[in-house]
Amino acid sequence: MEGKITLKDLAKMINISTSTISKALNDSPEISKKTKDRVKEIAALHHYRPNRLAQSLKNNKTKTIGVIIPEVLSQFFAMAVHGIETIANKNGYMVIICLSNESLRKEADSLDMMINANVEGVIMSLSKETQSLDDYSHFKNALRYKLPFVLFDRTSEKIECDKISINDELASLEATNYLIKMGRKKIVFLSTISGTSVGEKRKNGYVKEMQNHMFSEIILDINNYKDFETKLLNTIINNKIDGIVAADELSAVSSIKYALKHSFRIPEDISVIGFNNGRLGKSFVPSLTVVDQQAKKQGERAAEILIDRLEMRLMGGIKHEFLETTIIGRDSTLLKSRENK
Amino acid sequence: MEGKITLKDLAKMINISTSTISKALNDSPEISKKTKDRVKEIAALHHYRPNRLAQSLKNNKTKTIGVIIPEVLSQFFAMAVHGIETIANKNGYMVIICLSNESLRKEADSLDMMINANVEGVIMSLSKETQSLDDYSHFKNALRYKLPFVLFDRTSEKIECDKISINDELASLEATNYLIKMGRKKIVFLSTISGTSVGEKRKNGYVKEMQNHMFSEIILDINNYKDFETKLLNTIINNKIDGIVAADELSAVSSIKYALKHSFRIPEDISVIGFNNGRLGKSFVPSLTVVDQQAKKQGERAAEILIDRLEMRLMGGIKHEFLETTIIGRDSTLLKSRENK
DNA sequence: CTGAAAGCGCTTACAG
DNA sequence: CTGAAAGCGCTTACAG
Repeated sequence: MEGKITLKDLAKMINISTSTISKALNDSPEISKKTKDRVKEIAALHHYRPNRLAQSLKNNKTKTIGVIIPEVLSQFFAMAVHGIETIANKNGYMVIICLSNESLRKEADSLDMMINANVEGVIMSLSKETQSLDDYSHFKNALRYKLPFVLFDRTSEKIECDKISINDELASLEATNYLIKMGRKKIVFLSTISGTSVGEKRKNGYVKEMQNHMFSEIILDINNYKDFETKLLNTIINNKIDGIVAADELSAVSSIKYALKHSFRIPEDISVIGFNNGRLGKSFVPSLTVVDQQAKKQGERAAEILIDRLEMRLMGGIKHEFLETTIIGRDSTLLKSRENK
Repeated sequence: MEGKITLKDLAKMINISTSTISKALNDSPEISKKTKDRVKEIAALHHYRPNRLAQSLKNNKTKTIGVIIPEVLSQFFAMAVHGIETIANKNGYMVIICLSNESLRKEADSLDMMINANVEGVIMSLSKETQSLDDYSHFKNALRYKLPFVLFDRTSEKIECDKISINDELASLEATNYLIKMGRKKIVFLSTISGTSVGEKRKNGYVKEMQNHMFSEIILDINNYKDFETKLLNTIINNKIDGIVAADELSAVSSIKYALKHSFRIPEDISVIGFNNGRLGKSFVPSLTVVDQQAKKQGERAAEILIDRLEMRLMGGIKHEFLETTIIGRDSTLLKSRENK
C-alpha cells in the first residue's frame, strides 16, 4: 500500500492548514461553505480517504468489532456470522473474525489479539473446551478493560455481560414433546456437543419431558464421528428406539443416514428431530424436522445489542435476551395428517 | 475499553525513558540485559500490551488481512475461510471478513472499507454480479495503491494479481467423463452459478466432453431455487436424463432430492455428480459423488501466497496456481464394482 | 473564519 | 547504554 494521500498533502496543494482541512472534511460549523467546497473538491479529486488508523488512535474508536466462534463449518455459526456481518456493516463497523476451533487456548489467544487490536467490543460463542473446563480466567483482561461483550448461543452465567440465546431447555423439552405427541416412547437424546452449555441444557429439557411422561431416559453422547454408526446402531437396537432428539443439525442428519443404512424407516420406524434450521436439514431426504433457533437472528441481535452499547443507546444493567423458537415440521417426523390415519 | 497501560505509564513507574522501554521490550541490542529484565518484569506485572494502532501507524504495518467472499453459508466458502484463518493466525495476522452477498456494490464498498482500514492485503472471491457485469472498476483504487491481492476460486484475468483455483474446465470435463464411463448419455449440466467464471468454465468443460462423445448438450440454468423442482423435472422428462453434472454442492443435492421425490432412483435411473467435498454431500443419502476442489486448501494457499508477498518471501511476477482435483466416488453414481455386474 | 500547537501511543535516528 | 526529539496521520481546544 503506497502513495496514499494525506491531509498534509492536501494542505500543501491548496495552501490551507491541515486543521482547516480536517475540519472542512468533517463539516465543522467553524468553516465557511466556500472553503468546505474547495477542500472537498480537491479531496475528491485526489481520492483522499482519511487514515483510519490515525483517526482511531486520536478518537479512541476503531469502528471494529471482534467475533470469536468455535467454528465456521457448522451452518449454525455461519448463519450467525451472516447476521452479525449484516448489522455491523449497516452501522459502519468492520468485523474481525477468529475461530477458536473449540479450544480454550485458541479462544484466549484470539481474545488477546482482539484486545490488542483495539476492537470496540466482542461477540462470542464459547468453545467446547472452555465450557467443559468451566475456565473463564482468560476473560479477566477483557473485563478489566470493561470491554463490551455479547455472548450468544453458548453462554455462561459466570461472565457478566449481555447475552442472547434461545431457551435451550424449553426448546428441547418441546422437541421431545413433539415426538411424544406422535406416540413415540423410546426416545434417545443424541448429542455430539455434550459439555457445552447448550448441549447440557438440551439434555435437561429432554430428561424433564421424559420424566413428565414416565418414560425412561436414554442418552447417547458421541465425541467422535468415527463411533457414530456403531454407537447409534447399538442404542437403537438395544433400546428399540422409535424417536431421536439430536442436539444439532449434522448429528440429526447423520443419525438418519445410518438408520436408513440399516433399514430402519424414517419416520415410520424412527422419528428424528434436530436443532437449527439450516441447509443441511432442509435439503435432506427425508427433510429434517427442526427446532428453529434463529441462527441469523441471534447474530443480528448480538450485533445490535453490542452496537447499542457502544453508541450508548443501551445503558444500564446487562441482560440475557431469549429468542423464541418454533418447530418446523418436516418429513423426518410423522406428520399430523398421518397421525389421524 | 479503558485504563489500558501505556509505555508512558511504565516509564513513570520505573523512571526510565519511554524510548528505552520501547527498545527493551523489543529486545534491541542497544539495551543492557539488566534494564531489559527490569522493564519486562514491570511490563508483565501490569499486563502491558502495546497499542497496535500506534504501532501500525508508526510501522505502516497492520498485520491484518481482508477477506471478501460472496457468502459464508455455502460450505465451500466456509471451508475456504477456515483455511485462510488457520494460516493467517499461524503467522500472526488478523482476518477482517466482509460478505459481498453476490453484489458488486457491496463488494466495492467492502474493498473501500478495507483500504481505509489499512489491511496489508486482500483475499477475495468475486461476486456473481461483478463477474456477470464484467466490471472491475472498483479495483482501481486498490491497484493504484499496489495493495497485494489474491483471488481464489472465482478469479478474473482482468485483474492483475496472484490467483489460486482449480482447473474448473478440466475438472468438469472429468466429472462428465466419469458419468459417461458409467454408460450415461443423456447428461444435463445443472448450474445455479451461471455468470460466474467458475460456472462458465465448468459449463465449457461439460460441453467439450459431451462433444467429444457426440452427445448432445443439455444445459439447465437455474437462477432461483423456487423454480428448481419444476425446471429440473421438465428437463429430466423431456430429455430422458440419466446423468446430472451439477456446478455446486447444494444444487447437486437438491437435484437428488427432487428426482427422488418424483420417483427416479439415484443412482440407478440418474447418476449425479457435484462440486465441493463438503458436509452436505457427504451426509446426504445417497451420499454425493463430488469433485473435491480442496476448498480449505484453496483458502490456505491463498493466505500463504498473500503472506509470502507481504513478507517479501515471494517476489517477481504474479502467478495463477492451480490445485489438483480428484473425484470422490460415492453412492449418487454407479459404483465401478456395480458396473461389472 | 483560519491556523498553530498539542497530543493519541508508539518507534527510531541521533546525540551524549 | 540511555534519553530527547521528531514523526506516523489525524483531531480539537485554543488563540487570533
